[in-house]
Amino acid sequence: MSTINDVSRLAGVSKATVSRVLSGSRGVKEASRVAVLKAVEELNYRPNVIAQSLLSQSTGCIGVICAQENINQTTGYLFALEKHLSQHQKHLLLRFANNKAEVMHALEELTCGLCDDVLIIGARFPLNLTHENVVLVDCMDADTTNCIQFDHAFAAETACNYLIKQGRRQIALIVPDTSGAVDRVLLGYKRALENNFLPFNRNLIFMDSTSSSVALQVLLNNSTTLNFNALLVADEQEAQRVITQLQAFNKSVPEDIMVFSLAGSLHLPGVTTIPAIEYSMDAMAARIVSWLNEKTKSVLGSYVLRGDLIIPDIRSRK
Amino acid sequence: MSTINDVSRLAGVSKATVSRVLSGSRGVKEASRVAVLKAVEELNYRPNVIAQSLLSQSTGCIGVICAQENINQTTGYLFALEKHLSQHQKHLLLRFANNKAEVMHALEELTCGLCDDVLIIGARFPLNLTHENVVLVDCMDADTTNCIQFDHAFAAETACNYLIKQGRRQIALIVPDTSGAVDRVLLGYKRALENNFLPFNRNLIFMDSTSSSVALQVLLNNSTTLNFNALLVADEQEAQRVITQLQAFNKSVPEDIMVFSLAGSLHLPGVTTIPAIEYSMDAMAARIVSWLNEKTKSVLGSYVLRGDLIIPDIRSRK
DNA sequence: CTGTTAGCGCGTTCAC
DNA sequence: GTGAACGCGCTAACAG
Repeated sequence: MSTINDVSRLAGVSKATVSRVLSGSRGVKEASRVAVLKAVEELNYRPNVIAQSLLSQSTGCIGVICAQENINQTTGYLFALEKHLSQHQKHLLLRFANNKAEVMHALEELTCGLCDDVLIIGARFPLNLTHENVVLVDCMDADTTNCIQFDHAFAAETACNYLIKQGRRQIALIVPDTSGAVDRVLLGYKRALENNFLPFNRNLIFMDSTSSSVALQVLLNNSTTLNFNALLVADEQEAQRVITQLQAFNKSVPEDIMVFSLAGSLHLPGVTTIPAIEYSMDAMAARIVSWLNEKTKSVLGSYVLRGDLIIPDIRSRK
Repeated sequence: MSTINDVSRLAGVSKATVSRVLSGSRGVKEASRVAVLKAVEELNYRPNVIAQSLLSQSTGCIGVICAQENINQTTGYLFALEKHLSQHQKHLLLRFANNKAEVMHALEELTCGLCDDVLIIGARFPLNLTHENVVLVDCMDADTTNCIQFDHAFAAETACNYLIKQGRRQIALIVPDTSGAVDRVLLGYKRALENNFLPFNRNLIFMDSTSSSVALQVLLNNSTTLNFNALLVADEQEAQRVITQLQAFNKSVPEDIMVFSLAGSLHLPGVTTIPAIEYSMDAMAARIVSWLNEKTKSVLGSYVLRGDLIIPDIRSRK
């Protein structure tokens, strides 16, 4: 790789002039400007970004630590983030981590000058870090600044309102405690019931960290008395799991029981599409990148992103 | 962030001594060694990797350009690659690209000193690049050096042998031309037929770039004369698509027609599991990273990775 | 054992 | 208009 010295030598000018031509480019005699550009072309010279980084004290690299369990959702995040980051001449440095220790380790390795900022995505464990230049996305620590959360209360309320409008008044709720948003979900759930003048039945709610299949089993065992006809679950993976379990119990979906996912639904061929709340990864990525570009990062605060109600198109089931 | 100067000042030694203590650490008086370490601790100093990179002319960053269409498969690659790269103190710089222009653009941005090497994954379009330090993984350009390919002939042959052993002697093949490996697939297909003394029926083969659903339609329309009872498709996404189409035609899978995917199968709840050839992402990633670590990269050559036959466990369908 | 010096490649003064 | 000089943070070579 040729350096600025090679170019300046070939063009017969100084390094400073070369630099001027390539950035700014004003206040340079046309003759030497042309000479520089010709030399650049000939040597296929491109400035070394590392040397530039050393000077500017910023690399344009954004670390992204994925602590997401749901690997499907991860891809959505990455796709949207990469798109927006590269549009702003930034680079995405990818890391996976499954627990706090791994997150901290990754953070250590990324914040030695390599990354300007770091995003932590989908951590379902507490990591009370005071680190600067770290943005938490869909993580447990909601009280922290610099974080983006999903509006789980709104999601649950919207979901219930939809289900109720569909004539489903007995809505079961299975949301494991690990999601870190059970209280918000329950809030939205209750709010929807209140607004529709429906009674709250404690027996329809499962928010322990016990397995969802056990919870569903309990529900099904008491199905004659409970008589539930809708089921709210945390995400699309959970949804597919319970659908399989329901069908094994001769319950048809959505006729007998309408399953609703509070975070995205699978759009794969051969997979039952269900109503769901979906979050715009694009909007989220745009928001994050605009944050990153603002210099006054101390005023980031927190941001709550609302999802959209997505209803499966009947016609698409040929 | 504190620099080496701060440490040297606080420890009362020179920068060089600080550097010696942190790397190598031999030939340093114990007293000053302790002083340096204490200062490092106090200032929470960590060497700036960018400055180190400028000197060593290597950043430890590996660019990964995903040109994969199948987004599901991409996650598998990334997961395995990140694991092996981080184990070798390397960083994964992620990029997505959908066509040659985008790949070249990403390549430009990554090879300005930022990345030591670049991986291009799953490009289904020709990109005859002579670039150094670029490794092609599952790409079209098979003749190039520095590339890893999947053994498609072996996959097809293994698939057919399995199907024949299952009593399926009329094996249809739908592999779009875009996969860039149709000739290899056909080779394996024919080889298996020959070895099992079965006739080759041209009418069962669809390798045009026309849509697979059209191809399947043709097959189904002639199903009385063709009487095929197995179907080989390119990947799991194709597989799910054709399964849906087959079921719409009242063909049951796998009873009437056994569908086989030549590249991975979905292991999602609620999704029909099918027999498939699967490639060990872990083995591939390990191979790539070991290549990257070898200094004599000029002898990389090409490598062909064989997949494993994965048969759905009957017991898993509760 | 340790401090000084040079230089990685670049951008930015500051004189000329 | 332009070139010499300095410094970004660090390490390697050379003196002492």
